[in-house]
Amino acid sequence: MPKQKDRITIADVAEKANVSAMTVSRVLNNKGSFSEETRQHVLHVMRELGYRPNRVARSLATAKTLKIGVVVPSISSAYFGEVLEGTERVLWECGYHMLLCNTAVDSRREHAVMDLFEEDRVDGVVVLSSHLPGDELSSYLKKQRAAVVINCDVEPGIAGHIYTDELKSMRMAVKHLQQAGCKCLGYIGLAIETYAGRERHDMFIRACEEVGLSVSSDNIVICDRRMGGLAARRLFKRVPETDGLICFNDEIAAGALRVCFELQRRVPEDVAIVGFDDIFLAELLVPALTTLRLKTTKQEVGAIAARMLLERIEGRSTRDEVVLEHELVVRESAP
Amino acid sequence: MPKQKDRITIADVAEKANVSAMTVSRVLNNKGSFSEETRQHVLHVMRELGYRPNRVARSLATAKTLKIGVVVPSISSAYFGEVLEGTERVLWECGYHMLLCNTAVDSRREHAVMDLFEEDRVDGVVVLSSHLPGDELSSYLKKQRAAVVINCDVEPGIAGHIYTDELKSMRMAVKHLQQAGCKCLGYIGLAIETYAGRERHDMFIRACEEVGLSVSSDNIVICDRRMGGLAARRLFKRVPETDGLICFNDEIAAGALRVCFELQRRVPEDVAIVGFDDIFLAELLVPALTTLRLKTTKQEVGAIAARMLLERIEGRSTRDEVVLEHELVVRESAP
DNA sequence: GGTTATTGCGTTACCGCTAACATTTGTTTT
DNA sequence: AAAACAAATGTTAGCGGTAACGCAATAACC
Repeated sequence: MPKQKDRITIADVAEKANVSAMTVSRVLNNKGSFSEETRQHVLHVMRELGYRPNRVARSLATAKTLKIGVVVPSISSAYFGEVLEGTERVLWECGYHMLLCNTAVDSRREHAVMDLFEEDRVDGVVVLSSHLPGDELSSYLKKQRAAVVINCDVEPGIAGHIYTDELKSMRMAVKHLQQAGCKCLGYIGLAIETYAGRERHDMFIRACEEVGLSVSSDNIVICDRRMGGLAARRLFKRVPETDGLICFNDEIAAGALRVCFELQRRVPEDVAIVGFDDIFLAELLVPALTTLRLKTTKQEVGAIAARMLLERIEGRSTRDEVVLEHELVVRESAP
Repeated sequence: MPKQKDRITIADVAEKANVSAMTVSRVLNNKGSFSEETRQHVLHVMRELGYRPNRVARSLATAKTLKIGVVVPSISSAYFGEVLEGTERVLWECGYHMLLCNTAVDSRREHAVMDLFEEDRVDGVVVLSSHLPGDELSSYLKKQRAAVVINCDVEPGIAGHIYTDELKSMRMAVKHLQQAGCKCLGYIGLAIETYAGRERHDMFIRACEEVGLSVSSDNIVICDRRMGGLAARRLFKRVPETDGLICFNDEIAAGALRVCFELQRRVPEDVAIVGFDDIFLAELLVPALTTLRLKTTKQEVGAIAARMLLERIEGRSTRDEVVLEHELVVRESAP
């Protein structure tokens, strides 16, 4: 076990500068009072010795870590990746660091993460699309100084809450397909353990019923995040007359698009396809993908979450929830 | 400023259990000796009080944080996202947490991150595709207990080093296109401040020369990561006879593919296109993208980096470098 | 000119935990 | 039965900072 490189401490600086450690601390944090002369001198000695304050020690003394725990089901998803960038940027700008945990869609791991964030004494947590039931997640969040969730089920009043109005979004998609002449819709979804997973599933059914399109469980396939193509195949086999397809996200839609090409079902003539998220590649596909895009950019969603969290940490929280809206981006796959 | 929730400390547990704090610590860490009876009792009291050890304090006492700093140019890139998942998984399994910083391709920010990781006293760092010059990056890495870099320029002996043999990869791409009958190749690259950016750029020229294809700066366009389409347009305008295209990565290639569709240049008949990385969506494009894929999966690359780092932290480092190889995945865009 | 602020520092104690050593008790050795 | 040892626990002293308070020296006030 290698010994830690001998680090310069505040005491070393203090000694060399002929002042007390406290004075060095004051200069360092620009807090309290000291003469300009002392300041210059201390700063000079600090540079000379290459001093770097120890944030671990500082955290212990101040009971603040300036660290935020972030939980995400999968970093490599195009959607989460962008949201995370927004979150990280704001946290960084405000002096916070991001402790990131990927749960890999494993709720055991999500449990463990939440426990560990407690031990890490993070100043707050951001949870994206949790797979935990609302009550379990809530009991973890309660233990945190501050929390914000994006598209999660939580009890009210515990955390800042950012979520989408899935009924509204799904209505747009369904109506659009119906107006395009589709008679038989299908839905390819992800696991329904998440808020969006369940909502989109349920709202698809509801929106279809509202406009008089009959759907049964035959019209719905649930798949893993990269198995959109396979799911589409299954759906077409089961319900060959499917002429409109709504996919939980654009990755799945891309898989479906490809399968249509392979099965020689023309898009949009034979099958119209709508995705969710408008990931970067959506408009590059051929045919370009019609999709539901958040009016707020994905990066901005992450940024909003971060700002909400920081407000809560500092006790000047204003909003308790933000409802996001989708807009339909009509492209070639469902004109 | 909200006071921290009053937390149970080891002293609270000790008092209630009628033992010393040290005994609690021993049970907690399963270290040193204590009777089974004591163990049960202490564990029971811990659960009763809902005790969570304070890792900040522990880190200060042990000079180990069990945190790893990870620096990446952009989280939302399909490539980095996957690598990060692999890294995070291994770190997690070994009890480490990941402090993630997105530099957003900004080298000032990269400087700042490296400084902050020092203050955070992370146990090691992983750097992906740094934009810093080799000597600057090296001087940061020297200050760390352990470091691993993926596709970065660094002085030898400072960090574990994972990189790709870009000449070999580029030769495969160029030869493949030549054999497919291409006479005039183009290259669309990213900023050349990174190892891969520079290498792919230089090796494209070199590989073309080797096989007797003439290239000049006219055949090369540098663009931002999401501007592949625009770059392709520029290239076709400048060199209309371009019939083969190599793109720095698959996102750029997707943009080029789309532009070919819009310009009614058939792929692969008029223009053959090769990308890099084999991102998930590559095979879903129409035409499916021919691309250079690492023989090691992206997740595994991240995992290897993590393992290398942990070995170095524990002083049992075996390998100092790992050279990755690409293989050509021939699909429809360049058969 | 004496009293009260203000400025510029230093001292002390503590954040919560663990390393290292000390102590007690029981067990084995010879 | 004394010596040697191991097992189980306690004590002390930090880790590297900062909060809170204390105390001179100077400035401000009436």
